[in-house]
Amino acid sequence: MHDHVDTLPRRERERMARKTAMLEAAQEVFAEKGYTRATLDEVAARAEYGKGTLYNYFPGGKQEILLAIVEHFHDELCRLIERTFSLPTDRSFRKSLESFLEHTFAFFMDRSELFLTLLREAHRIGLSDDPEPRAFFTAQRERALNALSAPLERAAKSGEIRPLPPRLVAHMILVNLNGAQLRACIGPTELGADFQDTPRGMAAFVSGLIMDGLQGASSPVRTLLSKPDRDSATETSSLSSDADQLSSHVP
Amino acid sequence: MHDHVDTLPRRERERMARKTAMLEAAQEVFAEKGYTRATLDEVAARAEYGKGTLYNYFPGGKQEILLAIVEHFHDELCRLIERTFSLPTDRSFRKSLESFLEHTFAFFMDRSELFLTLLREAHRIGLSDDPEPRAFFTAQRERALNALSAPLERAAKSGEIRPLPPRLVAHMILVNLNGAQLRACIGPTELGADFQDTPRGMAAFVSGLIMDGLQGASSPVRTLLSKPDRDSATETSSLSSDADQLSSHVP
DNA sequence: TCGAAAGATGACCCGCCGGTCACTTCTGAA
DNA sequence: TTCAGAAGTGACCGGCGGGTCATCTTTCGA
Repeated sequence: MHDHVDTLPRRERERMARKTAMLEAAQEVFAEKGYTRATLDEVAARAEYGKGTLYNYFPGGKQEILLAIVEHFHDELCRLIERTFSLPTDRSFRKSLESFLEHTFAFFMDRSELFLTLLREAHRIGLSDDPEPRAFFTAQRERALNALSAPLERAAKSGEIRPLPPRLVAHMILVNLNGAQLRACIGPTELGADFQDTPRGMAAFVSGLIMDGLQGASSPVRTLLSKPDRDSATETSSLSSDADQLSSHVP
Repeated sequence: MHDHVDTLPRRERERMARKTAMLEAAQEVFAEKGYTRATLDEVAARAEYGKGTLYNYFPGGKQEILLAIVEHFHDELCRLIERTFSLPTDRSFRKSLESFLEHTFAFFMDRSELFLTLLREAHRIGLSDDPEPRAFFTAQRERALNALSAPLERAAKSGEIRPLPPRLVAHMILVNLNGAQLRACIGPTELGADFQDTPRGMAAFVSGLIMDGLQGASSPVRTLLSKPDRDSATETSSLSSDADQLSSHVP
């Protein structure tokens, strides 16, 4: 699915580059206008191509463009999961989870407009009757679910968490993640300054909730900015290198 | 907002009855076709009125009809919250929560098609730029949030749960609720027979997750169908009386 | 009995944008 | 230099369903 680019017949490479440019343009427009209100004319204009040209690259039209972006986002999500959890397994599951949440928050938050658009469309299309695009969304969800299930099973086996159905738990974790992101995007109005408007704070809160629940027998509420936490800090810098993921491979 | 019907000038009563009939027709059509694919012609036909007549009762057109349905659903949700949590407070918060989840699951599950439609539109409109309908959705969320916050604060005060920001916690609870419902509507394919396809099982799982987290220090995984649980059973029958809420007041 | 207001109706209008395709321009191998 | 086919283009089309309104019907008080 994501062959790394170099060492391809030049024609192909240029083709990829153009697709990438179009996708970036589309991301911008979708982020600004949302999916339905974004017009292909504007996407084409922003990418500096004619509308017709889009159809050379995305015969499926507007929807195919959307799906390509969605797939790309899930690529990132899966990479994030794998990187965070597959590292030297000496780190506790709890720590890994918190680190994962933090990076994911950070990643999505500075693309929050696009995130909201994709979330909208994930519901619109992912729950529609049209079987093909719906299947696509299901498959993407599936990927993320699988990626998360693996470390969950390991953690269950090692006794770090209770032995619950891993895919189900994975689903609930993603749900909590989305819920918190959503809240960060639209919620802040309601409630004064809550501590979790920083990725760090959010990750602490959500991972605490997921691991300990409301009753929270084991660990006390984590005071924000407890020890600088070398572990997660290292992690941050090593991951944040691939900021502009879409174009990163185009010199 | 919801004056109880009787004792109104007859004209008004008839007007209400017609509105109700139209809303019921709309619910059916929306559930079958989804919002966008449902046409006002069909709604009108099903309600046995002409399309123009709809506009006498809902000048805001299609969207106003949708919003009315959404408001109605939130009425139900809030009633459910209040009933479940405001009862003799001797019941533990945990028990109340579980009972609430169970009833809510049951309520939404046998309207699952409509539920999915509303969820879709809640995202489409609730996250759109159009300020008015968006504000409406926010206000509805707000109502539910407030209703849930009250018992949360009480529980925190009594030490049953950790003292976390109640509105934030309320938000996360609703998110978990929705996530589980969503899973029940679309998820069952992925995973064989999971225990939580019954409201009881779902409620047990989700409330366990919310209260104890993954680590689950205090209470063990609840085995399904542990003691018949007179408490929650009673609750069920007392609540399930108002099944067809929309038309219940029309003789 | 009558007529004015309230209620009901459905044919018609209309704006919009995704998708098409006939045509032009570009590229590079022979 | 030539030319075949790849790439690019944007004017135009189509259809769809939400919303309107001129007209008809019903209701009801006087």
